[in-house]
Amino acid sequence: MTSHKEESLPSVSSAEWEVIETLWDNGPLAARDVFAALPAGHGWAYKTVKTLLSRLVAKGAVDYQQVGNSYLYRAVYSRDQMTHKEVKGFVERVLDGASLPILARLIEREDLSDDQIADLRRLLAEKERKSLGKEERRPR
Amino acid sequence: MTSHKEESLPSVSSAEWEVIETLWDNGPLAARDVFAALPAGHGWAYKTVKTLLSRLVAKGAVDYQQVGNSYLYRAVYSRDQMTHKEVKGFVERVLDGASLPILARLIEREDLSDDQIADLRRLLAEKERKSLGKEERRPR
DNA sequence: ATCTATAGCCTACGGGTGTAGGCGAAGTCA
DNA sequence: TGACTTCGCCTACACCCGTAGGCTATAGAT
Repeated sequence: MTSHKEESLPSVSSAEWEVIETLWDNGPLAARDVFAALPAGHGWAYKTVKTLLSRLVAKGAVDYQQVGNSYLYRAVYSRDQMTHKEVKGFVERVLDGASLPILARLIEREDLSDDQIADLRRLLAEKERKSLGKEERRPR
Repeated sequence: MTSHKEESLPSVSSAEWEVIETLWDNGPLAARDVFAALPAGHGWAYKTVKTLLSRLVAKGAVDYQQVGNSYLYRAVYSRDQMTHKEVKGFVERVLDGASLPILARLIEREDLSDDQIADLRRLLAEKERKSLGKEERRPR
């Protein structure tokens, strides 16, 4: 239950997102270690990663703590917070508020354990109970 | 049931998306009518809309038919196709690490009609049927 | 005390995007 | 048959983004 009311989380580009993911996955890291931790294969130069880190800092998505002559970079917001912001924006921008398509796609495509499936079904059942009777129609 | 196998649909920016939406919603339109049909309040100049239409044409997302001295613009791909592509890209870009929390949050917080809820439950039920017995654990 | 590898800082450059303006051709009204 | 209006085409410009390189200070190695 992360609190509601996160309004202006910084918005990060997609390369930046890859970088900040390494921080979410590995905790605070020096630039060099971020570089090392990135999934090999994207082919970025170290300098590129540095630039991305700096931009993330400039945007307030990442901060750092000086350790010796270098920085330990750390994600300011949780993955959950940032992801939710992105999802919300996406749902509004592309899906016109209709979250059904993305939900359906996620359900179809994700590996979900039986437990997880059960949890989601429980959530849906509860929601249905609470909402019986409201109709919502979007054109075409 | 949109067919699978749409690979390289053009990718449109978010302003462009708003424009092409008016074409999906209203069928082929002249630039002027696109402008008029846009939800009032975004504050674009007519020229801006023209630019966006031209860019959409350049990208192959929109084409036109000349009628008199002006064009009737028309979306080349269906909303469904384009939306699908966007959802796919988004899910890959942002949600690859942590889709479960997002699923849960979306289900809890979004408005879903009863029909939609039923659809999702159906999807989950089917998935559960297919996956019974496999255990899949993803880290954190 | 020097030298060198590395850190962070600042700069770059080409393409995309938001947001238009200018211009010449063509249709419309008087 | 002019005077406007409107079209589409081309251009602009600042900012973001992907993708780095150069410069300078400093931490370690010798």
